[in-house]
Amino acid sequence: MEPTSNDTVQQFVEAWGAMGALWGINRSVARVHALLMATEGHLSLEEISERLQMSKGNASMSLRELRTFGVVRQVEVPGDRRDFYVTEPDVWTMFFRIMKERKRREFDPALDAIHQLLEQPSAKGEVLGRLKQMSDLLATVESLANRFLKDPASSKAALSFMADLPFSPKRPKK
Amino acid sequence: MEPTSNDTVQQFVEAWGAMGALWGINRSVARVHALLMATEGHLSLEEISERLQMSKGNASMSLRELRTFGVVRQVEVPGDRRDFYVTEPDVWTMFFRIMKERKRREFDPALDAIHQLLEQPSAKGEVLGRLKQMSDLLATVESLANRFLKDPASSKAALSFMADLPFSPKRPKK
DNA sequence: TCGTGTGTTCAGAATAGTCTGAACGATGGA
DNA sequence: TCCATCGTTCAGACTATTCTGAACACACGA
Repeated sequence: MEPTSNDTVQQFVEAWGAMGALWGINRSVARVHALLMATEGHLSLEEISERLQMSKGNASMSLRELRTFGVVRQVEVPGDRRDFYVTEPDVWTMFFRIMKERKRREFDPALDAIHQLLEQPSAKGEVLGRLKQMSDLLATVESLANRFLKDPASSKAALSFMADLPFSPKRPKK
Repeated sequence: MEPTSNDTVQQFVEAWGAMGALWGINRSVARVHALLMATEGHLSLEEISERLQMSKGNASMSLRELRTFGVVRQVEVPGDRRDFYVTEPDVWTMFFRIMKERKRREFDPALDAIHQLLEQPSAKGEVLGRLKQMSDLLATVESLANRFLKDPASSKAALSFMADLPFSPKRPKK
């Protein structure tokens, strides 16, 4: 089978790179990820750095980030000193792993800060009401996140199911 | 009723400011929003600028952003030339409005770019499979977003319901 | 042991994002 | 009309983030 055209790969790399901001990962990291996704086999650090026109240093750091997310892993080739990289093949799994890591890094600390604040007894009146509401909201988001991020396979099914329900689950009131 | 202590307001402003990054809104915008949330009545541009130690220019731009999100509105006071501002009082409504605007600004264009790419017939093999999966994933996210962002009131109920379901909806396979 | 090929680190350069403050336009009172 | 007050804009200052490339560490074969 002939390979995917370089041009398409190129475009995909840039599109995914731009989209990275949405998921909260930076452009270089997203571009490396895209290149690996668009590649059948494995790639070496040097090859990645060349194809994406970025320094080896940057490529190395980006790969480390991707391994931390758990969406890229290293493969050994016997008799070759270089490290090679492949992407996790399941897109949903990738998606959940990235979300999980982001939640840990960003959401959880922010949630702590707000909670701590809510324990102080100084808020009054309407302001207190808003803080309570916000605490509820954050608790709900947190609970949903924990539930869905726990198990990608069944979450995927649940989400797809919800997305495909016929419109709409509720008539407007009255 | 005595007012919420200034110290708590201060802390809340900073906590919310830091949290802004999570929702994709910048620090100044989030700080202005926080101050309005922590304030019973309305505030003038000048007062906001003073209390938050930021330039009137920045405060003005931040308020414009918040009005675009639909989470802050202007109130007129008869006989006063100044504009005053209040926040939308319902936290969930705020949350959905911000998400909706962000989706429009960031997700939709990215989605378009990927879709356009998928129409090109050049992708092959495993790579094609991944692109298909990704398209599915994005379509699901899009569909869920449309559904939930459409109607804050019932979505709030639905999300709270899901969050409170007893653990866990599914036994691990086998 | 030395030389070569490899990956990593990090100081500083480059870039991107944010904020200020002066200039300006608009409004209304005198 | 003129003046005072208020909100907005945006060029440029400032700050934060990202990226490069040189230095280094390590492993292997000769």
